[in-house]
Amino acid sequence: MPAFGEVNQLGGVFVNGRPLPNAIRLRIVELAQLGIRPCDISRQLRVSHGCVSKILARYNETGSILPGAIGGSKPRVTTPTVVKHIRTYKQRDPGIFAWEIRDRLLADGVCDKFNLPSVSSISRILRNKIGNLSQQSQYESGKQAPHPPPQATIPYNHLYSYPTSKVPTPPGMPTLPGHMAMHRIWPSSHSVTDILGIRSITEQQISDSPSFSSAKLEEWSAINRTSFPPASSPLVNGVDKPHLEPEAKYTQTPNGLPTVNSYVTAPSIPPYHPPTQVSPYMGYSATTSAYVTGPTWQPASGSALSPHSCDIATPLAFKSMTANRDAIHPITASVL
DNA sequence: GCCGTCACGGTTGAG
DNA sequence: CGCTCAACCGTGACG
Repeated sequence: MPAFGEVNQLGGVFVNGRPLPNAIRLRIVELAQLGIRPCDISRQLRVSHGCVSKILARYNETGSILPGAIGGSKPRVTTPTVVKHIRTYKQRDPGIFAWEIRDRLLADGVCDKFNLPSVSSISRILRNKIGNLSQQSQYESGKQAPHPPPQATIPYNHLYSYPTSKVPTPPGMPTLPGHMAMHRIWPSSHSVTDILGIRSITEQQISDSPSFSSAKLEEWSAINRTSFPPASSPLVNGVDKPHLEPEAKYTQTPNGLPTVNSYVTAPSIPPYHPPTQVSPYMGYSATTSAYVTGPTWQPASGSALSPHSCDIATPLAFKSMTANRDAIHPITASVL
C-alpha cells in the first residue's frame, strides 16, 4: 500500500488502484453538465482524460458517479436455501435433470435470473451434497447458524441486479435521463459543501425519511458488495465507509467514531491525520474548489465555471446544512 | 487536438 | 490468519 499518492502527467495526485475521491468524480460530472468539454475537465481537474471519459460514460449509463464495488467475491448462488430446494426436487423426482431443476428454481421463485445457479453448479450440488443425504442436515445447520440470512435470495437479487441492469432505478423511482437521475441521487451537486453534506443527509434520511432514503440507499448499497449481507449498520458497512475513501480513511478520528469531522476536511478544519501517514489526497480531498480555481488553469471561455467554482465549504455552512437539510433542495433545482 | 479504448500495475475484500 | 482470485481502480498510450 502506497503511503503517498502519485502524480500523473497533468500534475494531479492519484492513488494507484484506488478510486478518485467522490468530490472529484462529482466535479467531473458537474463540469460536463455545464458544457465543459471532457478534455478541459481533464486539464482542469488534472485527471487523465481516460478517467474522465470513463466516469462520464458510466454516469451516462447508470446515473451514478460512484465507483464500482472493489474487491470481495460474488456471493455464492448455491445458498443453503437453494440447496434445500434442489434436494427436495431430487427427492421428489430422482430422475430429474439438472436443467430441469434449474427451470424449477426459476419457476418456483427460489431464484431469479440473477442468482440462478448454472447447470454445472446444480450438477455439482447433486453430486457433492445431495448425493450423500446423510450430510445435508449437517451442512444446513452448520452453515446457517452463525448468520442466518433473513431471506437468502433477496440480498443477491438486490445487489446483483445493478451490474447487469444498466440503470439501477429503484422501484417507484421513475427512470430518468442521466443528468436528472444524478440529482435524485445527490440532492445537491454543487460544491464540496454539498458533497460533504451527502453523508449527513443520508444518515438522517435513513432514520426519519423513508421516501428519500430508500431510493438513494438502494443505489448506494447496490453497487457495494460490502453491504452484503445486510448489516446492523448499513450506513457504515454499505454506504459510508467505501464511498468515503480515501478521505474518511485517512481522516478518521482516533476513536473511530463516524463523526462529521472525520469526513469534513475542509480548509478551516484541521483534519486528524495519523502521525505517520498523510493522505495523498490531502491537496484536494475536501478542497475541490481550490483545485478548480487553481492558478495554473484558466477556462478557455473564461465564463462557464465562474458561478460555482468558488463555493468553498465552510464548517459552519456544513453544520447548518446538517441541521436543516431542506435548505439544499433549492440549490439542487438551480442546477437544472 | 479530442476522444474511446485497453494494457498495465495496483488495491480490495469475500471466500 | 494468511492466501487466492476476481472484481475494481486511474494512468498512459495508441489509433
